[in-house]
Amino acid sequence: MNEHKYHHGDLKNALIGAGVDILAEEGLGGLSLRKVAARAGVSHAAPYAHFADKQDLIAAISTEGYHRLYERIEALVQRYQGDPPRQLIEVACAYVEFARKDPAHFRITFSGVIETEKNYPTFVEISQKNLQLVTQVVEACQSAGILKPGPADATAVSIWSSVHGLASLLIEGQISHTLLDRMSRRELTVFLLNQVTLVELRPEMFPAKAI
Amino acid sequence: MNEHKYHHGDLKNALIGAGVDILAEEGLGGLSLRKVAARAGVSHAAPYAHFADKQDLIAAISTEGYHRLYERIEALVQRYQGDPPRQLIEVACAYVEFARKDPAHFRITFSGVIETEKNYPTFVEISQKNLQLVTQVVEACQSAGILKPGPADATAVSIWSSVHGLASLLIEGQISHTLLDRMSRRELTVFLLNQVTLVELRPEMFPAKAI
DNA sequence: TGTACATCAGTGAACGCGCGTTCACTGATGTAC
DNA sequence: TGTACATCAGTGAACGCGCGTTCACTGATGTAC
Repeated sequence: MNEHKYHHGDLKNALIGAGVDILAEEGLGGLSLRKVAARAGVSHAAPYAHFADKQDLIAAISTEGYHRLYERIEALVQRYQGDPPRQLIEVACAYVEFARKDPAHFRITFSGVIETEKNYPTFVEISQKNLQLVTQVVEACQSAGILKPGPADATAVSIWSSVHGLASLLIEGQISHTLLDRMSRRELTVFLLNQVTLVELRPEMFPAKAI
Repeated sequence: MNEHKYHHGDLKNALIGAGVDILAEEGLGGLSLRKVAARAGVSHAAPYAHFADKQDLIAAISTEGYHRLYERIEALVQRYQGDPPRQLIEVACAYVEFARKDPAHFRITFSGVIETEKNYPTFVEISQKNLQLVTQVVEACQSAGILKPGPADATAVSIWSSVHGLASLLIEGQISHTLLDRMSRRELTVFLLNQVTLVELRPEMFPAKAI
């Protein structure tokens, strides 16, 4: 509706969205401030009214990635409240699916492009919230006896590492096709968790519509 | 000795080495054909006598990364022949250490910059050799009863994912300092494996000189 | 309700830069005779 | 052993490009009176 207005109204978020789109279409290499501005329908100097520099925009895009991930994961944790193994599996699958659907966004979110020099408090905040959520699921799994007892933070990092590694190797094309032809991503994810935990498999964990 | 010769003698490998050095010092963003040529002491057009284009050089650098990793891992597998849990732990620690020592080289090796379009047979070859080695260790661990029975290829991918994920999260600065202050990288790696497997910890797995 | 003015988001020209790649060339090497 | 010549690795000038960032500006908005 406000297509041709001089003042955009919500350019900051539009720029972040444009950045996400470009990442999806062209990958990390295609992400430039000028392209982001063009896609948001704005001159190439306009972003400087909202972001200090390119790194600032990238930080916002990364933070947005973490937010999207958090929302999906949080919903699943709610949905399977009281069923810790199911929570674990669904969260892991959502993580892998997020990476698959938008590999470049996933990569930039976890690329540590951030961290260096400047502080991005909103990024740190959402990353901590994510880890807290995983830790919460891990603790529930420990109580349910499907994860070895032990410090929850280190256990959460272990589980996170395993799933993060699988997601990464999948999107980087490092998993052999002979294996991928035999097992779906969901099956691989569950297999991994089954290796890591003492999860007992139940049929409802494998919906007819495999991912 | 052949510093100022017109013909370099082994420029191809010198360029790969220069690329590795630049990655170590400046990271992925600093890697350009012109800088690589300059560091090898050669004009910026010289690389084209040895590489078709930039991507070709990057593929060679990635392949070199995989080779270095393979050499270290292979030596450890030899050294701890007959002691599968130790093999597993040392290989995992070497993997994590490789990532820590040269994060940019590790990243580019597993970044899937390759794969797209062109075929790089030597890269595929070394990556398969690596996976075979891991699979071999995994099978030994299964026979020794410290890994659940199951298809060796999927199990190898699970273990690889776990360790790869830990290495990635560590170099991207995603692991909280409160955890890192409490546990060394080796302890974290062993903790992860202990979560994933049924490894029993033995004191010699923690050398005095912690990594 | 109408006008003056401060604020600020967005414009468009301009900057300097490093990049990948090409091209005609030249210097060194090794081989045939 | 000496010379002619083909081969090929490396040179340096040149190309066009997209980039991040700056700057003086302008158009729209909202507020004070």
